[in-house]
Amino acid sequence: MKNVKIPEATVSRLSVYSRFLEEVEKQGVNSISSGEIAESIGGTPAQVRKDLAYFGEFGTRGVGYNVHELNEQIVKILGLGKVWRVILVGAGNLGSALSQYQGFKDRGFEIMAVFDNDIHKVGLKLNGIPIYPTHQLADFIVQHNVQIGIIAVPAQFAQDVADIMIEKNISGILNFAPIVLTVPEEIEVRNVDLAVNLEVLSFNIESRRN
Amino acid sequence: MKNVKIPEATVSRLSVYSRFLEEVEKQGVNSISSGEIAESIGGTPAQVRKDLAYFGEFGTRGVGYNVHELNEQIVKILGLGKVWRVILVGAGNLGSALSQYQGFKDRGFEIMAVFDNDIHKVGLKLNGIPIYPTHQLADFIVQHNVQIGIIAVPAQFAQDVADIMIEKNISGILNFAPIVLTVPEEIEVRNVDLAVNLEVLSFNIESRRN
DNA sequence: GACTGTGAAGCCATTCACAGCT
DNA sequence: AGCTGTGAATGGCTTCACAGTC
Repeated sequence: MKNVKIPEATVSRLSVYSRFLEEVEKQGVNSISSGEIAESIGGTPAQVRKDLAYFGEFGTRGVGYNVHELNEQIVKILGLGKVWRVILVGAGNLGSALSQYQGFKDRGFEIMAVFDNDIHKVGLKLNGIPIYPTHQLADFIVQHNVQIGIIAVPAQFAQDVADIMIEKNISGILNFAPIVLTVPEEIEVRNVDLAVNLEVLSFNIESRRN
Repeated sequence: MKNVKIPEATVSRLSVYSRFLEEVEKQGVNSISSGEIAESIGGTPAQVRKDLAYFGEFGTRGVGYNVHELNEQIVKILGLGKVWRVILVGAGNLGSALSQYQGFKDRGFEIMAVFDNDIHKVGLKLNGIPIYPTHQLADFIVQHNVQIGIIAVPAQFAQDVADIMIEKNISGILNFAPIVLTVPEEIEVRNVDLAVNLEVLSFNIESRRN
């Protein structure tokens, strides 16, 4: 692995490549070219090759890439060769949707517990995952050595939840609350902002009508 | 409005600025500087000014920006000064979460109907929004002049749903299915890929341990 | 003095074009 | 001949630095 900074866009695309490779592997395809990958995921062959070249030489000149081996490499690059210990805070509709999202489990993200303050939900299970009261969040993170926390609570509570995760030294946070979290540099945060996405869509549609 | 291409990152940030401005306006703040905005949303003052400068001169030198007026301008830029007619396909957990997401309604995105093939759901309401069978999707788009479609169905059905929307000339699609949709150029698409987000987080956490 | 607006510089990501391998 | 790997060129976004205005 070379020691240069990897563009974030490259990392996102690797994730897409990997999912695509798993699909074609199921279909029995053994070998694939950068052009074929590019066509399927909506990119250019040069970009596919550049993305992969950041991490090594995985292909064979004149031939292409071995589907299985390439995916294995990407999975390793993305840090997916193991189970990530994840917790989810917020058992509302969004939390419920996330808890049963097969795409997480398939890729090694195990949601171990859900936390919520609603006394009617505590003690129940959400898609087989136990729901605990939020005041047990801090202890749970420590005891189970949780690495990733997903925040799916209303905006006004999101920073409080994040603060608990920060205090207990979680490695990363996936935040669905429409708010900018204040988090120390050593903790990785990614925001999924649903409203922003619709608003960008709105802008793009409007600006089409030149 | 100047006739240069606007960076997508700028548009995303405008959406964030707008939400922030609404919040501080509620708190009775009248005037704000680029530095204050930057600090709250995690950016730099120069970037805030540059973003706004693409669209005009909204501030007063030596003073700053009027909170209310600036937000009004941003709302107009983003195309939010009206109601967008939206439909949602997929009444599972994710669809359910999206249908009750207050952030959409607050910003002028009205989900008029939900579509699903599950015969047990059809006829019911999801957070007050009626659920129709998917075979009525095409007609509904035409009759109600729907502008935006949200796809929240499993990956294997997503392209079929998109094809109906495309055929009926929808303006934009917000896609939650983890698949790259094939869509003609004139239709705006934005993808929200939950698995990709977690995988980028995974990569970033791993690459911290230099 | 404070803060905006903006050309210029710097930085980062994508695309090009071709050498190198099979 | 076909396709990868990669330095060089291009294009785009962000940061800098300062003139302009209140």
